[in-house]
Amino acid sequence: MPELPEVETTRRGIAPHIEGRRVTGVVLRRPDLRWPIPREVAELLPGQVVDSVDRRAKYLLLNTSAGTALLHLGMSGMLRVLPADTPIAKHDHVDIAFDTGSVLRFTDPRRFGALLWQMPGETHELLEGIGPEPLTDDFDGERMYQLSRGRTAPVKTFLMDNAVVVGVGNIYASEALFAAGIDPRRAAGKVSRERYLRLAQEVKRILALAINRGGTTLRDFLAPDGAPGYFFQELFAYGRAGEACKVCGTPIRVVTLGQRASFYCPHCQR
DNA sequence: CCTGGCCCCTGCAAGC
DNA sequence: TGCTTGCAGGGGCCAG
Repeated sequence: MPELPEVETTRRGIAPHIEGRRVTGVVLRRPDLRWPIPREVAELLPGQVVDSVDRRAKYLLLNTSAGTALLHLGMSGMLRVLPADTPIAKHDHVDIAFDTGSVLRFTDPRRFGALLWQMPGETHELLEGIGPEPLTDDFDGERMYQLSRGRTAPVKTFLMDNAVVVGVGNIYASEALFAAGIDPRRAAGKVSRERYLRLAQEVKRILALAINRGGTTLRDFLAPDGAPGYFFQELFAYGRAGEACKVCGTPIRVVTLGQRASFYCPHCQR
């Protein structure tokens, strides 16, 4: 489900309800999601005030003085702030209750999501060594160009590599390459500096625009307030196989790259 | 080091 | 209608 814009939309949705609020209890309805849920979540989080809700890559970080809860939504995860007495539904795996009478409820049918813990001053090993945030100046086309030299993997796979830049998933990789006019199958090492400069610009523009639209709802993504993401209407490539390119009318094609469906216009992208 | 493939899991839609 | 198959927004891990 969620790429960076959807995770950021989720962050903005939950933050006003839980920042500055005290956790009164944690309910784990199963001991694991993708990984076992560390004991610190149940032992240290209750009683803490959530000082801030941050995002790093596709992780949400609930910061407290005792440590940070890391939440990842995987493919199908969803977070909502609900009244504490809201009935439990299937796949409602975790509740974090607050002194406001609300609970932050984590729902995730496929359980590719995660709930982890990071002690104060530490960086979780999964966050070590990952690339820059795409919407900061640490990410630019020059970086992509330098890292890509000699690489034979498709440029789309390269763009989705978390060591290169974080947060760009399957939808926005296709969209950014469309906007930059680059064929997703092209070897990363054979894309020019000039084209990487353009690609980085488009990544930034598209992610910012998608956040502005509340993300992309393909089937089930809803923001914590229940709103769908409206960027779906602005997709040029993703999910449009066989449909006419919105720019030139050529049918959009789909090809599998890195075990992921990749959509492109054979006329606009070279 | 880099690359491609596999796997985790459930739900849904399409095809027979 | 019901069964089977394939696919889905992520990403860690492994062998080559």
